[in-house]
Amino acid sequence: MYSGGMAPSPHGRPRRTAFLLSQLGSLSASRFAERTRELGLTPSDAGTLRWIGRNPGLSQRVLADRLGAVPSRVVPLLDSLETRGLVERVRSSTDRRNYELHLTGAGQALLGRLRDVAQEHEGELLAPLTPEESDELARLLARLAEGHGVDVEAHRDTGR
Amino acid sequence: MYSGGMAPSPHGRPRRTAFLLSQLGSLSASRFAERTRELGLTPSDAGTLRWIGRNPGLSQRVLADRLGAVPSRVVPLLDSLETRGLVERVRSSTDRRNYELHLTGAGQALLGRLRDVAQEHEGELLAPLTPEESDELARLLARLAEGHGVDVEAHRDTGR
DNA sequence: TAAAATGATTCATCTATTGAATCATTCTGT
DNA sequence: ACAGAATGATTCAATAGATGAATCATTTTA
Repeated sequence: MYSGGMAPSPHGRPRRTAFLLSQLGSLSASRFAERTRELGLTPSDAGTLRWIGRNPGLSQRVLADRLGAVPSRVVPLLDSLETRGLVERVRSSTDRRNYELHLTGAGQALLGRLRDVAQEHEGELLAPLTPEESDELARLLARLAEGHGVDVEAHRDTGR
Repeated sequence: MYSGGMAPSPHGRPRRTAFLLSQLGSLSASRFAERTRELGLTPSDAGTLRWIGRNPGLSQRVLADRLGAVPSRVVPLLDSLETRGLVERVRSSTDRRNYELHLTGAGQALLGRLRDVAQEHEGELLAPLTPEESDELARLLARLAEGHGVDVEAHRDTGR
């Protein structure tokens, strides 16, 4: 007898949508990593640039929260970006414990290219679907994300 | 002017379906990892049990290919499973270089529980969707997987 | 003003993974 | 049949990545 779990699909075979989602998510992440590598960025670099670009002046503590990382993790991350002249750490004048993070001009330029690359990546990934199917997929995934409390804006690192 | 990449959605905002897919894939993988941990298994353990269960007698070399791992990686993996009495390595009589991998009785029993757990996981993940939406999502993801040459049967490890 | 809390940093540790080198066995070509 | 190449499994050292505890400066609380 069949014990517990979800009902199998109408065709009798158990569904493996969760597995497919993992696989495709992993595929999407690694393809994106290839793209960012061509810009000299790791996915973490890319997520960091995006967050700072969208929220100039945020602190490392807040950035760590947003990235789902531990504060000690963002230190070498920002060190690297700062060395490359993409990010600036400026001491907050109101609370000299924390930094206010900003993109340099080069950082903003690179973020622009990063956005283009992200759109290309999206196009490539969804190429097997018709535009209508892509829309439907976007809708379903958004619903899933909402249902599970996934922050759609959070560029949490998804591994490689 | 807008340079390159995919057209934004009809609503003007750029689509971020690829990101959502990464995030949800990561969510699915880590939730599944929680479930398998309750069975005392890592996701790699689980994938290994599944492969051996489906293809009894396969060699470590082939298993490594299927898992997308390097041969030296599967050695400690199998050591662990063998120590726990879930898997057996028996020397092939036709080619004494390689082992034929089999599940023990305990391994088969655990694989059964693993399948139940996977179905529960699936149900939990798709809970925010109606059955019709789940079907549609399964269809779209399968199409995507096919379009990108993702082996639907390959339990390639998707990180944590 | 003393003590607790906070942001950033350092550092030692841990885990996972990888590639090269090794060993036994089998295959290939002569 | 034999020498050498190839193959499966294993060991081991090196690498990379992330993590948590301890530290320092600064700010907040009482």
